[in-house]
Amino acid sequence: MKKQTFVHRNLPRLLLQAREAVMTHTRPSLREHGLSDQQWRVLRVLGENAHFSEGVETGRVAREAFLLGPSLTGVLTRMERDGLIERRRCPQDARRSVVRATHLGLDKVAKLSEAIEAHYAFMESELGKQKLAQLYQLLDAVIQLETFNTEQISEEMA
Amino acid sequence: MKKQTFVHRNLPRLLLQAREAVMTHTRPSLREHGLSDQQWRVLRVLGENAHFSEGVETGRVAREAFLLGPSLTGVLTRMERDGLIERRRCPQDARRSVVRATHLGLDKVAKLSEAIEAHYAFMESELGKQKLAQLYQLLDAVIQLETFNTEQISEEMA
DNA sequence: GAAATTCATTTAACATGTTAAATAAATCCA
DNA sequence: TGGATTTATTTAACATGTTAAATGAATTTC
Repeated sequence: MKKQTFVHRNLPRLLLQAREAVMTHTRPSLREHGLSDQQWRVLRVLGENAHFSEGVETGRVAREAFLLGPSLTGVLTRMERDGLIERRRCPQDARRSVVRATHLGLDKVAKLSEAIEAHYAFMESELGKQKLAQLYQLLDAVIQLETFNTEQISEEMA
Repeated sequence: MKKQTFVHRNLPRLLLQAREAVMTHTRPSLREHGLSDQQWRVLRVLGENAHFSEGVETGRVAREAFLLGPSLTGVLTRMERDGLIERRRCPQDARRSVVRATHLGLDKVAKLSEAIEAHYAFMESELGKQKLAQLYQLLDAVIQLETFNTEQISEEMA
């Protein structure tokens, strides 16, 4: 029986590193358009939910852009200042507020989506379509595993 | 020919999500010991390099803990305030500074390492050793791919 | 139907991320 | 040797992350 402490690879660090590596490619394009990582995430969500002509609820934006409420507040304030989005109170429920991308914002989504697509094409060609799919699958499994377990813990505490 | 825009999975977001999912498990243990994510990363690096009895150069800490210089400055200041580490100027090269974990710091490393190990064991049992190894491999591939390509770009600009 | 409760978002306080500029020490080099 | 250059870290300014508390608006409950 071999004693094997620290045979594993520090998964959180590896995930962080991988994310940074990928972003290293797309970030310059974002910056050319004057966008932070988070602003791009918000714009992308707004682009994906453009069928909500009234605007998207900020709660939904937070969830899909993977931002916490308080962070989102600041991000949206600056995006409004920069003319990327517009905010309104939700008429049906005045607690909520809804967001819409301006022409400027939607224009940036369109242009940047191309660059992002090109990057995915690059990754597919270099890494292979299967490996990329495999990676997605494994990441999903990790997320499911941990998330599911956490919910159980929450229920235990309730 | 099917038009397939956005067939991919938003890799950066997925990596971020996976990282959060994993940290959701370990974070409570860190907080019990009054540590932030970053402070734990620093302590872990100091633990791994404990053979440098003089202390570890902050440059090395930054690299291995995946922190930028300016962030590290603040983190170390607060860790020193909290009695987790000690800092000294490097005698050989007064530009550098070296860091060492205190007894308190090393104690936390030892205790938390156990919890982390247990979590890896959990992941291995749930996900399978092979899948975990496969994930490491794929993440390495992504990192290599992107990092290598970036370096080439830098060389082109030089 | 008004007080209590719940829900969505914001404010506040502090830690960290990020870029550029400043500092300060070592090295280069004429 | 001494000024120019390089290297390591810090400071500064602003954006974001994180938790708890506050605000303000629906909903529930009696």
